[in-house]
Amino acid sequence: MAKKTNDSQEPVSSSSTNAPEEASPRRMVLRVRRSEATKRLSSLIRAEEKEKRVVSVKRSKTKQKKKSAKIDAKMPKKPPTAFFYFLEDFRKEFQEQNPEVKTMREVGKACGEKWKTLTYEDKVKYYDIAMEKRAEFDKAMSEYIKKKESGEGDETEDDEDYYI
DNA sequence: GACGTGATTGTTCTT
DNA sequence: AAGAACAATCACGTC
Repeated sequence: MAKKTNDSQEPVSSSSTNAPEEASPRRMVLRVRRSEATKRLSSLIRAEEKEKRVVSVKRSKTKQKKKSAKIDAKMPKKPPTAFFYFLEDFRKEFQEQNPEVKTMREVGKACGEKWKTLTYEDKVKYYDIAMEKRAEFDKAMSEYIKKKESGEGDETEDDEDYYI
C-alpha cells in the first residue's frame, strides 16, 4: 500500500511503459507446459464429454449439469481456477461478516467485485496455486489417457494400489 | 427426500 | 480470434 498513486493495476495487457520486472511473474502465471500427448488426449476426452452433453442437452441456461463422471469416474476434472480458490477463502470471511447471507449467489457477486479490487500481487498468489493444480491435472490426464488406451476394458477396481 | 438452479471469474478447448 | 463450456459451493425451489 505504499504506492497508491498508480491505480492502474491491470494484470493483462498494459503498455510496455511499466517496468518489465513486474510483468515477469505475470507471464509465468499462465505458462503451463503441456505435452503434445496431453493435448491430443484432450481431444479424445472432449469427444467423450461432448457425447455425454448431447444426451443431456440442458446447458441452455445452466451448463453445469451432469458433465462428466458417468463415463469415467476416474477422469480428472477441471481444477478450480484462481478465482475459485479466492472464493473459498472469501466465502468463509464473508459468512462471518454476513451470516445472514448464506446463498452463494450473494457471495459470488461480492467475491467477484472484491476480486476486481484485488491487486495483482494478491491475485498472483491464487494464480500460483491454480497453476500448480493445473500442472497436476495435466499429469493426471496423461496417466488417465495412458491407462485408458492401455486397458480400458480392464477395470480392476478391486486392487487399487495408490501410492501417494 | 433428492436434484437442479443460480452467480461469480478463470482456464481450456472448439471452430 | 472469438466464443462456448465447465470448474466449486450452498440455500432454495420444485416434484
